[in-house]
Amino acid sequence: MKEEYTIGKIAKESGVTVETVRFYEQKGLIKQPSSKSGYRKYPYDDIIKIKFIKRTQELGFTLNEAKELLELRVKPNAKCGQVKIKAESKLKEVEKKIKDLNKMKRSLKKMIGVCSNNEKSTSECPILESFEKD
Amino acid sequence: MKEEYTIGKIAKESGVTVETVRFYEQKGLIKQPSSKSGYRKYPYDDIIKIKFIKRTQELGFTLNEAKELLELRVKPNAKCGQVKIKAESKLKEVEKKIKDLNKMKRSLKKMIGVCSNNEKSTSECPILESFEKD
DNA sequence: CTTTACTCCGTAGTGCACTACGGGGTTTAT
DNA sequence: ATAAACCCCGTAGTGCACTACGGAGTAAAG
Repeated sequence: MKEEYTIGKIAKESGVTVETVRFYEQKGLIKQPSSKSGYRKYPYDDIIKIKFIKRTQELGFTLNEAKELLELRVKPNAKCGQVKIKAESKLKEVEKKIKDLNKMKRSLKKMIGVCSNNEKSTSECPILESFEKD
Repeated sequence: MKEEYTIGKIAKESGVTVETVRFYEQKGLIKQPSSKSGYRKYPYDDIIKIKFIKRTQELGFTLNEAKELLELRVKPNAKCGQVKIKAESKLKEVEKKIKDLNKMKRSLKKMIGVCSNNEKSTSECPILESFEKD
């Protein structure tokens, strides 16, 4: 866990390609690192950031939303109220996703149960019930 | 809840555009409806399907994954074991997503708490802790 | 009965998030 | 010291999931 990573190292450590790192830099998701030598030098923290970005994407957030989430921690103290509002709205989104996923989970479990008894055709399997009536 | 919908009706009812419906048909997410008159006639069930697709997308699944989920219910009885395996693997994915979202939820709540006390700079807010060490 | 709205089909264009490529310079390993 | 590996930058291309457009036919409303 040293403090200087080249772009290749950071990419490898965080499980993306070099191009992806440069792409995130362009998009402002990670700030451009010092590059006195002409070569980018990344702090360890950026590995965590990139992994965080990948994770949030798997959860159905866009890159812009990932950016917003990351920005929640770097805004100056003065704007704490703003940050709180944003965090609260993201929290709501997250809670909705959890709720929906739990519904899907229940449906999948039901399907697995039905299939285990295999007394019924799978065409009666209840995946479509996941989100019904709400 | 009648049983015959034109493409315009079905689109409106399910909150997408006409083009999206045709696109889903092309991709095999909904099967092409009867169209004796030359015009597509959709059953009510397709509204549920399209809404289901939109929901799964918000949860970070692709259209192909949505398709797989939908297919879980239409495979013939004989392949029930296959369906079960697929359902179980989707269940694992869903459970992982829920776990991750719960982590993010905890982080967001922590941030909101910190901001409420506003005794600390937001730069110490713990969003990046969401997925650390695992 | 005409005008407005809807349908058909196919092709092209958009936005997002990469991914590949090419031509050059630098660093590291042998 | 020379080859392999790595970095620079910019531009172009890819795959996914739509979205727009255009021209022609059909249905519904006034």
